[in-house]
Amino acid sequence: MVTKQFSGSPEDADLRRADSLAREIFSDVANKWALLIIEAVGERTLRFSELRNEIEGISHKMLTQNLRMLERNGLIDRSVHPTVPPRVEYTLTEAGQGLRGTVDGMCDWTHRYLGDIEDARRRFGA
Amino acid sequence: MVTKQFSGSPEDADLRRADSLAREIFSDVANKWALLIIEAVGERTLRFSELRNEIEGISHKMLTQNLRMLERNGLIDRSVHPTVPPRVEYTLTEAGQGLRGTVDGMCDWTHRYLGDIEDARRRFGA
DNA sequence: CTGGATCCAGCTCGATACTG
DNA sequence: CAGTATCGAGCTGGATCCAG
Repeated sequence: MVTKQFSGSPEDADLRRADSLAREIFSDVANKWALLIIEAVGERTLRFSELRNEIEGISHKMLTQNLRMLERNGLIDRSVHPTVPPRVEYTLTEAGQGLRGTVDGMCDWTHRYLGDIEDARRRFGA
Repeated sequence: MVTKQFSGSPEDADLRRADSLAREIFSDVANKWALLIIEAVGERTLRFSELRNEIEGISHKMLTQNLRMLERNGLIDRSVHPTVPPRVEYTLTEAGQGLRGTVDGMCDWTHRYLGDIEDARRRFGA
């Protein structure tokens, strides 16, 4: 994924910076809840409570936490309607849509190899 | 990603089973170290110690733990050469190669949107 | 309705030591 | 070299309460 060796030369400084940023983003994004949120939003516009219902097993805390993280990284847009009660809607940004493509790929993969994986587990158990 | 509502009918029983298995696999695989391992192996054949060097920051424990998990799910093959000292080699299975495609996609995505993400973070900070 | 903050039980992970 | 086991500090995440 990344270059691992740098010289000490000054022109490598920004390479190192970009590299560590890439790692950081990868670590943020490569986690179950973040990916499930991306997948759940898809091309829709969803409210906080809708997301909560959509994503089985996610807690209030994990949802807000990951939404903040995704917003901070510019993967989702958050729009607040100053009504009462408040209405907050989430959509994917262009970057978010880009990631969604690969998450969809992961979901497809999961279902395509479900049988193989079941078999592998049986063999492993033995 | 998954169906969320089932009737109580018996023919839904295996749907529920497949569904919960899919979730479980997704949770196993959608984590930083597992994905970095898949990416690191690629189409090569690597030894334990090579993987350890290849993947920056992974501990001995996390590597073995994730390798076992990936082996159990049939994503990697583990071949032991009964020499002394022992030589153990890891390669991706077909299922593993399939997943690697999507992981590559994630890495590409990371680099493509690096700039956007940096900008988003600056805006978010303000 | 959304979401921030706090508490704390339980799990994660790194370090270390030990085996074949 | 590869792998297992153990221990403990520290983080995670669920529950709960409060606020706008």
